Amino acid sequence: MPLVPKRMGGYNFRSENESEMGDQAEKNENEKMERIRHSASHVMAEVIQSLFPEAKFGIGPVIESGFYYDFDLPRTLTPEDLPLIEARMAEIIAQDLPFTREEVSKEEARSIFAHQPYKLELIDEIPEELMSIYRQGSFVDLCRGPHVSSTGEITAFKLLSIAGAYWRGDEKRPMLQRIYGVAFDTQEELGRYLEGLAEAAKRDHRKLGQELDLFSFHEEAGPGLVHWHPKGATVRRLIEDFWIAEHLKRGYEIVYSPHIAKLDLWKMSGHWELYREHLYSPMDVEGQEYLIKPMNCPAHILMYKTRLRSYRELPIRWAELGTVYRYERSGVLHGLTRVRGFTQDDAHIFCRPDQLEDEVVGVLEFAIFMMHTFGFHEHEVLLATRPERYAGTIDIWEEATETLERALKRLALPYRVDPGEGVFYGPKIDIRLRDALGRRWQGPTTQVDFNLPQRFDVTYVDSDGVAHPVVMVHRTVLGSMERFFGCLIEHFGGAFPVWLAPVQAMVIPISDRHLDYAHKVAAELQAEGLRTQVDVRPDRMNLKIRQAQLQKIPYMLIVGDKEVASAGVSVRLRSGEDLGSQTLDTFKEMATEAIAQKTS
RNA sequence: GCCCGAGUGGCGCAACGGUAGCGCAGCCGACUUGUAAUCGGCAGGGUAGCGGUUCGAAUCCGCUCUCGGGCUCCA
Repeated sequence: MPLVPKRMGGYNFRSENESEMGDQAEKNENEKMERIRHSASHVMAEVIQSLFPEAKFGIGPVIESGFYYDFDLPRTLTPEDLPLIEARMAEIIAQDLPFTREEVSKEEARSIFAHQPYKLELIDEIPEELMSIYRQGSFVDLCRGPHVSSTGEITAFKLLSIAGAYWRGDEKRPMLQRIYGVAFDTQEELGRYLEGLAEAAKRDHRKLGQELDLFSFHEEAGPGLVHWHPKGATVRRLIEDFWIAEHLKRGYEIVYSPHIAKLDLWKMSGHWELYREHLYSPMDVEGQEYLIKPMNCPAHILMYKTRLRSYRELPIRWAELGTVYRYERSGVLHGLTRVRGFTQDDAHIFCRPDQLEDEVVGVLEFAIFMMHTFGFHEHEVLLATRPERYAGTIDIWEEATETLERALKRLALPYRVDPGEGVFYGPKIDIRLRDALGRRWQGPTTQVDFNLPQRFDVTYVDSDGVAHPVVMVHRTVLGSMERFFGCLIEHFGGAFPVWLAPVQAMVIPISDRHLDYAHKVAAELQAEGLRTQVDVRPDRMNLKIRQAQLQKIPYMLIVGDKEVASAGVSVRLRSGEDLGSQTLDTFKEMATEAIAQKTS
């Protein structure tokens, strides 16, 4: 279940006035920005045309915060080209050239773009006979518009990066060179956006993972395989303990399943056929082919089928922190958010059709509870409906989709329909989070499955004594431990709330003669379950504070002569706030309260 | 997988055809300090790997691996 930040340029840092704007004002503002961005893209294309008269043009649309344009060029661009292109764009903007719109027939368009194969392809796909073109300066482009009235209205822009991109996103077609840029109404907004990028870079979980000693990857072990260091593992264990406890509260049972299974099982499930590109090659075990598991569901189904199941025992909710391995193409791996081995916080619910709605409601409530607990307070909900390729009948799809909608309505959850975005085996509800920087991540998902129950003949005996197909729901409330951890690191910028902090308190003795007392304090706190360490190095207090601060340890407990005398600690928070000396009991109370409340 | 860029001591960087340097961390020593870096010393790599060009290669070329930004895909 995806939990990936939107692409570059997709970072959507909230502008200060965003929440105060009315809907209409916001809409106008968005339209204006789109015009500016789209126009900037045309100006960039004009520069490219002047630099490379033989350039072939792809498309140059608006994206979140900016724009891009795809070009087929005689040579590859380098990052050094960007400032030059920017400078030329600035010249065109300074000339304040008007954008003019014309309507032309298909035939005229074909002759205007006679040497532009990509444009010709687009023209051929436009159903209408008339289409619009826009000109500015020496540049003309096939374009629906709208644009700003003249180039001078493009006030603040910056080119960010160059990337390869297949024509129409199809890897069988030529790869074009794409330039990404951002544009805003004012320099201030552009500045704020760039600051946002810098802030995001500081919070990058890959960087923090190294600085905070949380996890690593190894060339020797292979890409996309996470090694959890003690501190990262501590956070993970705390999340998992909490996860298990909350599942038990909600009537789930915890199961475990093996990491490999015979190839035949994966043929039976359909994964071998439909999911092949993500599977690792079979391994030979005494002449039998085995596969390392990409999913947990078949195992849960086998366990379900060990005996007849009565309608009375449904719903059955089986949860597993199941580690799976999926082949991902080397180019798509990304830190913790896209890996080749990961642990899903998986669960499968087997229920009767009449129970589906309640189960979905339960899952959604659970998912939202988890998100809130981990500090994510904004989310959007998407209902993904039947795709082109699907299992089952249209009737079951409609019924299930309606059930999902009823569940959403019962919870009064605002949602959007995402047409055709369901999985082939059933409709689903995805929840997207917004993190501390306003970036959207894909979070929990709930999927109805018509395929597996049928393939494995998963049934229950109803009150009529007859076997009926069970309804199966796959769901996660976090996604995967790896991806969720990555998201969490970025959300908190590494400063985990106290209950999750790998080290909760660092005792800092001012001089060596305070060491004994420091150890006594630490022992007492450890006895209370607080993860406490003593910085015993013969270094200055200031250095120890600095390092504890950089490690984002919630509490720094400075102990010197005063504290020894008063049996207390001087508490400094990672915010920089100095709470001064207090008794150890007072501190313990404060810390246990923060842990219980799961606050920072 | 594809396009572009990059791999230099544990980490962050410099040297960019002419004996690989700096800071942090580490080790040793001195200092024993009141809320974000005490001082001094020592040690540590032959430049991701393999092959080539050259009198000479971190520097140029080729292949491989890994990482970054994208395309595509996804938990």
